[in-house]
Amino acid sequence: MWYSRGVSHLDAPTATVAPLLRIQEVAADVGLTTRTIRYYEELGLLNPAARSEGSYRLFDVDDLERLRFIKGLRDDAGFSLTEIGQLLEDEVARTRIRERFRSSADPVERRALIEDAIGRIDRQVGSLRQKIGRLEAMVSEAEGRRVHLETHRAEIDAGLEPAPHTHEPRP
Amino acid sequence: MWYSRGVSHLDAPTATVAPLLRIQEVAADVGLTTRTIRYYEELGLLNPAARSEGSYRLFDVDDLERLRFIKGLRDDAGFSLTEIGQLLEDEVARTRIRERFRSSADPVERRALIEDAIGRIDRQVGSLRQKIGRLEAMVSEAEGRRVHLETHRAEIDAGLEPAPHTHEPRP
DNA sequence: CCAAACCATAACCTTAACGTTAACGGCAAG
DNA sequence: CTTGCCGTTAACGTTAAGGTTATGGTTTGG
Repeated sequence: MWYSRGVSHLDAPTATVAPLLRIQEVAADVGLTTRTIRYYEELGLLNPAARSEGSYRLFDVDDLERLRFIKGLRDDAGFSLTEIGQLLEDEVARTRIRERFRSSADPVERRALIEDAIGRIDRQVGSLRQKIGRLEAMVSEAEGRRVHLETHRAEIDAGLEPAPHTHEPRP
Repeated sequence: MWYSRGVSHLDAPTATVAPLLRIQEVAADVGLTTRTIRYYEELGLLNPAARSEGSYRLFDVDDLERLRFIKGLRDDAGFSLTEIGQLLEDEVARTRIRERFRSSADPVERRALIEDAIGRIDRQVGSLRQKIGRLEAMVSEAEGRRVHLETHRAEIDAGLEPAPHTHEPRP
């Protein structure tokens, strides 16, 4: 259980309220700049959980998760922010679904919501796997070249050991 | 008269001379625009095999291979052109090595060149595998969520018992 | 020889993804 | 209250990765 991570200082008494972070703490925590976070909001990749009295952005745990997700897609997978937007539509919908899920008592509906969420995850995974597949193709192509070179090396070694200092006649 | 990369006299006895392509054919073949190809040259990602009398760029088979390699890295792997430049330095060296290799008769030197080439390939593969690893981490994280949802679904399917599940631990 | 198609360089334009700066408000401490 | 830091919006700057002319040479079929 890891939900009290990050915020420790100014908000002890009101216990049940989820800790809302301001943009700098979020930036430091997630590893993005404040500008980047605002930019992502501008692009519609997220909308912060709330605004303070003075219209400060306030982020909750889901926001952090979403930002990490975006960063992962951007850095690790090399997706464009537009592509990420596609994947996030699924992610956003998933979050909304989760809320509906909590407020629903009908097992049939709950089951349908879960079914939907699984579908969205599967699409994300499919997209990632596709990328992995292309990378693996490149790896195996490179390894093919490697094998070729190893063969060459073996040939040379075979001719090298018996007569190291003689000129090699063509095979 | 055009200057060109060395066509090795050791290559093939009665060689059908490799056809040198002009930029448009290359572009159509590889799937890039002429502008992009010139831009890559400008960045130092390749230098065409030769120039014609009227200074037309002329590309050989190695150039095409390189361009496909670049495109693969860019599209499939999402590397930046700068990162690709790093990987290509190895690739460039490999090509140069191959030329020296052809014009060398000394088995010891040939062996060393092959050894070197293998090392370069291994670094490329390492870089790709690193990326694959990060993508796979994302996949398995997503699949973890999937499993969680499946568990929920199974609980629902196992009867309409409203056990008060207060909060989802790991969305 | 000549026109059509191709190529070269150079310069400027565009889009994505931010960085930077300006001008201003909120708020806790001294 | 004012100092200092954090926040806001708005606007302009920058870099990467090309697209788009403009101007002029090259190649090649007729």
